[in-house]
Amino acid sequence: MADTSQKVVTRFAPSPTGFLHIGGARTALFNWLFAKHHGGEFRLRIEDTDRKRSTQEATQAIFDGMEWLGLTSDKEPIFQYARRSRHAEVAEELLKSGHAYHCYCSKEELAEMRDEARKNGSPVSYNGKWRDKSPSEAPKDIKPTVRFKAPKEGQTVIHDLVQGDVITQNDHLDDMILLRADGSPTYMLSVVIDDYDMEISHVIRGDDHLVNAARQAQLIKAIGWELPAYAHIPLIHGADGAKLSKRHGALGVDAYQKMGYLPEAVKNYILRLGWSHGDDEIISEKQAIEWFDTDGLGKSPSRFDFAKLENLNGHYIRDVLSNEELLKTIKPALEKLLGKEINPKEEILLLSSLDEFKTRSKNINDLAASPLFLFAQRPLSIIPKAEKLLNDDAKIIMGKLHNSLSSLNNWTKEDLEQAVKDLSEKENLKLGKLLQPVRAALTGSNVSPSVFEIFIWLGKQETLNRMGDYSSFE
RNA sequence: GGUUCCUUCGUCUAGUGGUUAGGAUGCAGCCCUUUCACGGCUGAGACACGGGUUCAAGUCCCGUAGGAAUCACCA
Repeated sequence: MADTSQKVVTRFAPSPTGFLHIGGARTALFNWLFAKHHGGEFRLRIEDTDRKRSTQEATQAIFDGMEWLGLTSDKEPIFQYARRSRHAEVAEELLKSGHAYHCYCSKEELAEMRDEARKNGSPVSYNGKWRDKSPSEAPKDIKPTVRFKAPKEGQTVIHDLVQGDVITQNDHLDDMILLRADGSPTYMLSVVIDDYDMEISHVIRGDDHLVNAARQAQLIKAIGWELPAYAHIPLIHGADGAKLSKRHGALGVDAYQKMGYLPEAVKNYILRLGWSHGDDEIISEKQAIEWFDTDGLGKSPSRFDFAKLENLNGHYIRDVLSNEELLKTIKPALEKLLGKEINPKEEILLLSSLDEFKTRSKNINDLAASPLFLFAQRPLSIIPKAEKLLNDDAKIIMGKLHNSLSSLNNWTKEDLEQAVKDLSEKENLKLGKLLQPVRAALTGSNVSPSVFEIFIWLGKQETLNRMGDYSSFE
């Protein structure tokens, strides 16, 4: 259980070098839920200190993704690059207090050290060449980097809320660069300072940062600050168990939106990847806030499974969202397919027919397309599978049904059912045999909601017209 | 290669020394039924392996194997 006697402040700190992928979305969700659960604050920080790789588009994609998921920052987002002078200032202090030093090694020299270290199985790649040299030996024509003078003895322990105590021997960690030769701060320095200045109490992030946590802890101790609490969550892998890549599942959240997944379903799905609350599967946001804590976090990595996401999406479509909400989300797509705006009369029809369509759709793109036949112009085009249903015999029978229905005074479900039943008995035909061709004529497909519902939705005139288009009259 | 982490049905997971190892999803079958869904029921399916500790181990310890992360003047 996390210690939350202090005010809880969490953050999500992505670097704007690409879209907001599903792993990042989960990290953001966990931080957000943890803060909400403890009545604390959730903040967003854009780690854009790498000027070469950071882009405005990526920053916008992150904002958009967060908004789509409903994960809002409680304060204005922080841009790390804007705080670079503060970072440099702390590095200067470290230099003064003897916790940091100038290093004049060239990149080539460093690469050599790495190769050497790897060959010898040495745990550190930088050998500390400039660690104890006196400033008088410094070359005049080279701009130095500033390195952290890391402790050489003892060990650093991270009391991780997920992983337990993670012990790192200090002599396994080399002296990391704090300030680049151009004076810009590196990630290791920036995170530590920003987390402190933002008063972050709990750092929940991917366990790819677990090794970094030890280095950051050393730095924090050298500066003389308190450590935040850490929770390093296992990564999400692709369906084949390998690290998520663009080929399998590492899509931006916008891709999930385009595929027709609801943010509610995506959130519910990723919540259950690496976190659990007993056997609970379907968890509303309200419930998630109430239940979420670090003790429900698992230690093993998980794989992304579209089948389960799809199932959850279907659940949110048919059992959670109201028809009004559903119509609102499918409206843009539907109008685009229709090539026109939906009028109020059509809206009423959609609202009442959505109950039938929503049990048949796993994503909102399918849902948007499913009522299209209601608005189709005659004569309907028929898909091949339905075409087979409209053989000569079927057309004759449909002609008979057409005659019988056209004489109906009341266009109600009861009367329609009675009329269909009467004809099926008279002709000694199974209901399916009689109705499948009708379905084809009315919808152009072999699959649809109940034809009796469709009779009502279409109304008498349109029903008879559509049937008539594919009937033979004797 | 060094370091660190992980390992329960295909997948997500429950499980904290004594359970017929539970749920979800997916899969198969049956029922419902005018098609397809939805819904209901049934079924197959897991403690990576080897040693310990213990009366008793999925649960604790040690190995082995497999997987992952990381080792940048990236974050």
